[in-house]
Amino acid sequence: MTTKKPWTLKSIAKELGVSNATVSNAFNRPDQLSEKRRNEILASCKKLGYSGPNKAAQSLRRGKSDIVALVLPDSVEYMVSDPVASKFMKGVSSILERNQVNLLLFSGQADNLSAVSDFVDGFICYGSPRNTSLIDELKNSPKKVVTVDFDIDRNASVNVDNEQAAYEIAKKALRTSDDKVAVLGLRLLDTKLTCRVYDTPDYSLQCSIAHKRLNGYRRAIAEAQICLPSDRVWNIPESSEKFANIAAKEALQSAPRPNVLLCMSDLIAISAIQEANRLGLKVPEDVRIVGFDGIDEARRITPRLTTIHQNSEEKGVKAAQLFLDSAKHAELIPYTLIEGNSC
Amino acid sequence: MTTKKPWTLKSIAKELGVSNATVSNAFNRPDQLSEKRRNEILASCKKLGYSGPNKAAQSLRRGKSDIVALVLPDSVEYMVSDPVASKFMKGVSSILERNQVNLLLFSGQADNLSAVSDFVDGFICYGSPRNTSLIDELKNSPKKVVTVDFDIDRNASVNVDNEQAAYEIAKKALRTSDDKVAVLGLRLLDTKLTCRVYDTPDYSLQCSIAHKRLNGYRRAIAEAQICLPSDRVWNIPESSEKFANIAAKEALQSAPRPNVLLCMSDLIAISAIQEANRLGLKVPEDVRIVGFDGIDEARRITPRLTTIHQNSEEKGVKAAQLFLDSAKHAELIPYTLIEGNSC
DNA sequence: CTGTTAGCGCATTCAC
DNA sequence: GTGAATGCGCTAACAG
Repeated sequence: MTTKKPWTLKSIAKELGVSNATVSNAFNRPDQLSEKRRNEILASCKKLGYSGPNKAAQSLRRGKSDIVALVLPDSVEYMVSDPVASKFMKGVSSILERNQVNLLLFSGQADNLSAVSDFVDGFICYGSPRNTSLIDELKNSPKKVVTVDFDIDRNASVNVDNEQAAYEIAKKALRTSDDKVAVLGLRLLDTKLTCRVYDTPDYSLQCSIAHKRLNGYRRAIAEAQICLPSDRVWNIPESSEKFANIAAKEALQSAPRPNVLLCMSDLIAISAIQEANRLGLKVPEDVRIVGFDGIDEARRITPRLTTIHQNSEEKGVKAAQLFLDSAKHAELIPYTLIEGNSC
Repeated sequence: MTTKKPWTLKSIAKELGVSNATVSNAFNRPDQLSEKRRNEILASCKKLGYSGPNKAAQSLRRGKSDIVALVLPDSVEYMVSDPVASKFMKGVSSILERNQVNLLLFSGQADNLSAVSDFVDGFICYGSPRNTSLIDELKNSPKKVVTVDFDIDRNASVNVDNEQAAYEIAKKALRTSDDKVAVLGLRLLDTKLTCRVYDTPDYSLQCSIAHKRLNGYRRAIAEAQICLPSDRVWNIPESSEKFANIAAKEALQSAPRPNVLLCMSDLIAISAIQEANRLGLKVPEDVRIVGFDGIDEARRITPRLTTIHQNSEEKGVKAAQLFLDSAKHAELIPYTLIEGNSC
């Protein structure tokens, strides 16, 4: 093997004794030269180990990189192991890969988009980023933007009707006006703590999906003529056993003990079921528990979880399609009520 | 809002009435100008909406982008929802994010690396990519490369002793020489089919982790003076319920019925437990089942799975550190035997 | 501290 | 088909 400093368009053109414009055309514009000539050049390049024009330079010149940034609501570290976000990424990447577009994961906690914005063709933003100043950057970005689970003026978006879905699952869980209800909420407050929400208003999150779900629950609860005291709503900072266990235990040990637990994620609901078992409570006899999301594990657990399947993968597919189509409209994705036997 | 065509270093310098070198220095080399001057310039830039030098141009010039490509063994679509790969990505991204380095996901099925290689500072390659020609590209790449779960000459790598781990878990599962063993293997063959392996040699995969695990199983089986007939090893093409159910059912319905199932992933083992239950078999009384990987769900299921925890997150952390340190050596990560009650 | 210059590797235009 | 020229936006080196 010879030690080769990488070929450039110019150096390879000289080596082949042709114009650099011709090499460029051979790779980029087949119609600008004869089939035969093109194949000769391409073959020679391959033989010499020149794999085509430098993509970074190409992107600088053309203003297009075939890379899209997926802006996650939280750190990549956290999001990548969240089953719901994973399904979303699965959907996104299935479409992108098919179109030879690459995916860059970007943290919603980053200071600003500038670290990557010059490298990518645009952004798919999955949920409102924790660092809200990113939202303004997205609003002002000259690049393509698709938002998911929230909206930015005049941009393409994909949403699910969280309020209505929450209403339906709550409706399913509630039976009589004697039911004692507790809500295990996900990210109702902007804190890393597991705690009760009370009436704490958190205006910055008012339109978050968590609050939409809470509104849905409240509507069903009101219709059932049940009262939801303000000390019966918990905030869980992230969808994981660790935090959910604490809230579930607190809720199940409070008096009067709730017999209905409305959980804002399946992972929370699964933790709650386990906590109930540890406390000697039977699900659904002693306490009915419903989830939200419809992750795979919800089908595998005993009892099977009653939940809302929100089809995250389809959301990802749609978001990627809107992106590639440079669409500007909003899409609504349907959800499904999954009847398990946890309620 | 005024419609602004994006500022460039040059245009902003002219606007501010200073040299473009000064603007560049203000952003990149604080020592080249007074604190005061620097702050003035930075403030003016911010006010005018110039967020700093274009990163794409910067990277072209400097040959550094602060982006690293994570080359996955299979399609991004598949890998992103695999719990083991997810943990690995979690580890990688935790380190990268801390160092302001961004992560690009790249498919092991892609034709070549050239779509991204000019954009990134190097590659972390998680497992041997399905398209093996990528391995040659990695070998010849002038960029940094860290491999995980396999090796490339003279490059940094992170590995787990799969053979020994498999030996230990098998040892745990086997009791007497009367035990009837079956192996539910993951990707022992290069096919998309669930089928028995028999003696089919697949030389290209001979050194894959699946075969290392199989060797470990075999060693324990031999030591226990048990025979493993060639029709008792199954190939499962990917770690999912869908394929695992088929193999588990086939294995559990074969005669003589196995009373020990050695599964090469936890997802396979979990599927096997469920299949056993469906067939009216008790775990571990009628059939002992062990997994591999140590995913979270393995702790949540009933019975708790006995498995090898291979600490994928730590693998990711190490891989990212080796990458950032431009290391050239190989690391071995320890594993842990998790005692559940499925065996 | 400033201004200038020469590339980084390429695509595009234009005359030939 | 060619070759030269221009610029994408920036950095680094150097003289002032």
